[in-house]
Amino acid sequence: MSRVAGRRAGSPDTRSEILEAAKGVFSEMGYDRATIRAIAAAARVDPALIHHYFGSKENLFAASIDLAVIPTELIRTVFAESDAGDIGRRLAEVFFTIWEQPEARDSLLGILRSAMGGEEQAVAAFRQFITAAALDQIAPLIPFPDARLRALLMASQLVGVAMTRYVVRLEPIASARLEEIVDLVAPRLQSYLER
Amino acid sequence: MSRVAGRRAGSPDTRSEILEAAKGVFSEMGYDRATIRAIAAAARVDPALIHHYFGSKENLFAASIDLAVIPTELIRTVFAESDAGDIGRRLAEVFFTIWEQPEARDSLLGILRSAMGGEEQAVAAFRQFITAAALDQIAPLIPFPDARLRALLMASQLVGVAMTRYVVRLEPIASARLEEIVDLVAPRLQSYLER
DNA sequence: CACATAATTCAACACACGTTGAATTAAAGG
DNA sequence: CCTTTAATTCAACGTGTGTTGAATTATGTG
Repeated sequence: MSRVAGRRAGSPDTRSEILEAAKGVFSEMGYDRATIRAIAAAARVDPALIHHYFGSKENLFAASIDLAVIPTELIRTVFAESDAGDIGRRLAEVFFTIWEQPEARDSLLGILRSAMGGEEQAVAAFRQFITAAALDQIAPLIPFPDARLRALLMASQLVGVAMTRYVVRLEPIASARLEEIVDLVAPRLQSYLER
Repeated sequence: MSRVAGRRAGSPDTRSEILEAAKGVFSEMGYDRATIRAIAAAARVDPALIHHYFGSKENLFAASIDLAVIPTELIRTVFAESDAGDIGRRLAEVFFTIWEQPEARDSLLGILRSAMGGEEQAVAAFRQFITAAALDQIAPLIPFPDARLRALLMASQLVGVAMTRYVVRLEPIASARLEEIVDLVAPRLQSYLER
């Protein structure tokens, strides 16, 4: 609003700016509370332009989160270069390293927040992320008949920390140094693999 | 709707029926997606009656979740009658026992779902619950300088399991027998207290 | 039994939302 | 330089939302 109608001068990548604004707003507010109008305002663009590029709010959300599904590959390489006694630590390091990157954090926060709210795509993305990471990668390494359950409990510990640290921002866990958290969590993850 | 206007015959406790319906709908949909009209329909009542009793959606939500803040007392008694080596197990048992009770589960699900969505009261309730349980009750029992951080990581593990089991319903964790989960989680909680 | 009061529904308002189609301006292509 | 095409805004629609005030019926009280 408040800019003259018609095409803008130069060749700005407005589509990308909208996407970035969307990731920010979705991560802060979750799918339901995030409005197209708020995203448009953040991108300093008319709401109608968002529909011109993305067609619908659902589509925009899908585009905002699909970058976050990359880590599967990352996790695989991590396991390739780790010896068995070190997996708990490596896993924690990789998980939190991803979360500390601002761009990835926005996508992941958006997924977490919206999945809890019941947004279909977010639930699907969450399931897929956990399945690909925990069940496909970790469970095969666990020498117990309840391997899948153990792998999910490991994932639950990590997701739980992400919730308290990044979503609800509970102190002192929100401001703790990352290494401190990794040092404490890693042995518990590792123990799921061993006893 | 579709019932004749005016006061109903007999003396039904409609206020309570509305509250129960509200807890159900809030727990399934979260604060944002739960509409006054849906709650009214579930209670077979006109939407206006909800405002007559509760004044606003915010108030109704507050009334729907404040029953869940009782467990603080429960946790305290549990610790009183446990010896130090058993706290991890007792804690896990109490936590999941509460969650398995349908009435409590509705309130807790509503809080969890809505807190992730950013609903103020839900975030506050979540904070208060964790603070009262983890920080006030558990942290004093931990003989390490980072006691508060450790207590929150214990809570994070439990919350993480609640999310995967009750909110996202991820298999095989959603259908696992409770004892199986407790058997696996308890030792990891306990280890936060000891090493 | 009359009257106040509480419970309940009805109809409607104001608002915010996602979405749409037309109008306007700039860039691209020949 | 002229025409097509893409980018952008404007104004509006339809829908669902929380909320409100008046109307209607039963209960309770003197």
